[in-house]
Amino acid sequence: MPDGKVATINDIARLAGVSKKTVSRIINHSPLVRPDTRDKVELLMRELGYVPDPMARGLAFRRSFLIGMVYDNPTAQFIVNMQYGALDALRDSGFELVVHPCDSRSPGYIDGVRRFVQQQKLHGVMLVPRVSEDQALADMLQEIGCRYTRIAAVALDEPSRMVITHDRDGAAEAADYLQTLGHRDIALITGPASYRSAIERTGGFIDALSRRGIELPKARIVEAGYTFESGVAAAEKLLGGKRRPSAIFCGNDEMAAGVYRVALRDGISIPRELSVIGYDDSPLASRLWPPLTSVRRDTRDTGRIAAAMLIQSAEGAASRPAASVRPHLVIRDSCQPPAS
Amino acid sequence: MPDGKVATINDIARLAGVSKKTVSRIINHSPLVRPDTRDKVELLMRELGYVPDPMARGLAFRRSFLIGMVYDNPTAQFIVNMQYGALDALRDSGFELVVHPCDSRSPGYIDGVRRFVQQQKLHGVMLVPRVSEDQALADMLQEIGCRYTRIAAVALDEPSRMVITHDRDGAAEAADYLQTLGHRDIALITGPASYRSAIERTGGFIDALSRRGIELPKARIVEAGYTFESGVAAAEKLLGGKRRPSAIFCGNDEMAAGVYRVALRDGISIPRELSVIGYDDSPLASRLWPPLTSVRRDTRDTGRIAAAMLIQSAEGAASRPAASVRPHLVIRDSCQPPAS
DNA sequence: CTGAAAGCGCTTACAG
DNA sequence: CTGAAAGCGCTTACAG
Repeated sequence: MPDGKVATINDIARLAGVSKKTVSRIINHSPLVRPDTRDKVELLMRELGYVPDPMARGLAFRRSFLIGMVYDNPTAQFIVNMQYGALDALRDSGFELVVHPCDSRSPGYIDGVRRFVQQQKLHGVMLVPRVSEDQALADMLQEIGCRYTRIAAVALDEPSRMVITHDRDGAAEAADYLQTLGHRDIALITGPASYRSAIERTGGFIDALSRRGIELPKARIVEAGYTFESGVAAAEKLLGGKRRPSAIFCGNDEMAAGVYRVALRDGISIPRELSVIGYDDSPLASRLWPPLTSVRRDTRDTGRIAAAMLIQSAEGAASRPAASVRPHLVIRDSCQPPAS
Repeated sequence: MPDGKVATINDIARLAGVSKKTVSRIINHSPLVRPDTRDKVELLMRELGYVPDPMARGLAFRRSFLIGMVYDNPTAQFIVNMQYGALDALRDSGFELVVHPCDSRSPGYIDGVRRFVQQQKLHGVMLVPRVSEDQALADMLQEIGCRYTRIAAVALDEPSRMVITHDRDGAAEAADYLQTLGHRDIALITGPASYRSAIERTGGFIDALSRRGIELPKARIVEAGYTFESGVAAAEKLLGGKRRPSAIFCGNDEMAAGVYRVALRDGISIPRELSVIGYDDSPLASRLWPPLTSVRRDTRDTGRIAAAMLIQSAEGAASRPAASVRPHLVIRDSCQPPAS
């Protein structure tokens, strides 16, 4: 284009000698265009560096080219990885990622998401734990006709909308590993029972131990808040008694760091006197000493899949099966067989 | 509005008995509206829950209501805090935040940002360290007429575009503190000299010590990469010799965690035998044991200011002085007077 | 397979 | 202080 001006659909149509409707068909990948017409126009678009204006398209479509990511308050690393993953899927798609953190305990938060979605006419939203677990949120989105994907430990919705992280399996792998090492007196620090991830990790861990003949007594299970501080408090409870467990599985790495803190302070050697496993495989896991064995979840991949589902053509999307991301145990140096 | 339909400017104009141009003037806060007309229309807008369509406005304005955040690869917590801050400023403004991580070492990254800005017709972009330090990026934005703000340790651009974090002062405060505690043999682990923040922190630390009569020998200064691993390597160099420094100041917390790792492994007690200070006051600082004394920077506030500058009315904006965010030392338990 | 007309919901430029 | 006309850059609905 001459001077700083950027090409529009009218320029392309005029220079190609076709109507703008034909150019529009090509932009939207309509099959109703003769191949040679398509080639001619596409060549011209490349030459002029033409890219359709998302606002003009959005206005006509009554829907923007924005994907929203809605989340409450997971760890920073989790959010960032999820964002990277979503951006992996959106790259060169013409879609952009708009972030929307919120406080799911505040009463007006669902209305806040509704305004966000409606005012921006979002193309779709990714629901990240734990807002992904809120059925009222999903119902609202359904009601206003906004497409969404939910990332959660189990299927909470139609398969085509789910990315399932199978936390149960990750926790079970941790249980199997501890049992294999020979641990029998094992403890568990769980996340809040209001989190589905906590329920699944807890259930998966307990069931897997049970399958291997180990029953976890109630006293060996402490509910905490997924935070470092709550991990410290839980560890004090578990390690303060006269008979200490030989291993602790924590619902996330933050709480495992709390266990480390107490162990270090009280002179309990990890892993010699106490084995510890976390969940998330966050950067923290390798900053701790000894490096923490932890269940890794591929958050970036999870985000990529959730975003990709949103921008895929709608055809057959409704019947698509749920997507899955599998956790797996990353073994480092925080576990060993119990002292005999 | 009847059924699910949402009100438009035409509905408001018709129901208020004015032209849509008058409604438009009210939306855009034009003073050229009679107060009673304004009141009448604004009441109606509230009643109908009318919000102007950002895509329609954007199309007419030839500029979207999106603010871009461009960053390379700082820590997750830094990115997330910056995002929270930006969203603080954008809340209820009608603007949304679009994130754009990139790799400043890849050759095409400036073109990538250009496409991002031009295709979305961004209203403005926030440049976060270290891409904020790249003059070629800023030049490109200037050339295409995109407004931007740069967050950096020192003024790199016109004041109206700068949020200055004064890293020099934060490092100086760390130096003063160590000197006051009585340390004389002090070491420094710096970030990469290609980062302005590293240069400023290093310079600020050295100069402040010098002002207090302590000269840092070359051997006590080790350049590292702002990463945990590089911090480990630097600490090994500094702590491996036969005369150890009594205190180490690290250019960020990640590297300080590396020092902790080496100290723990080699049986060097912090703070009894070695005092350590970090920079960032990240969550890691309080996860470490003993809790790390660190220079705090209010990243959320920084992000808030940088975003606010972008959406402020353009009037007088060009002559606005640079914004400043001040670091300060947060004292925890990782320092004490040197063993005599 | 292709196109002319109307419209998406706003603003600009002009007139009064 | 207010408004009618034209336009931003696309798509939809209809016609052929």
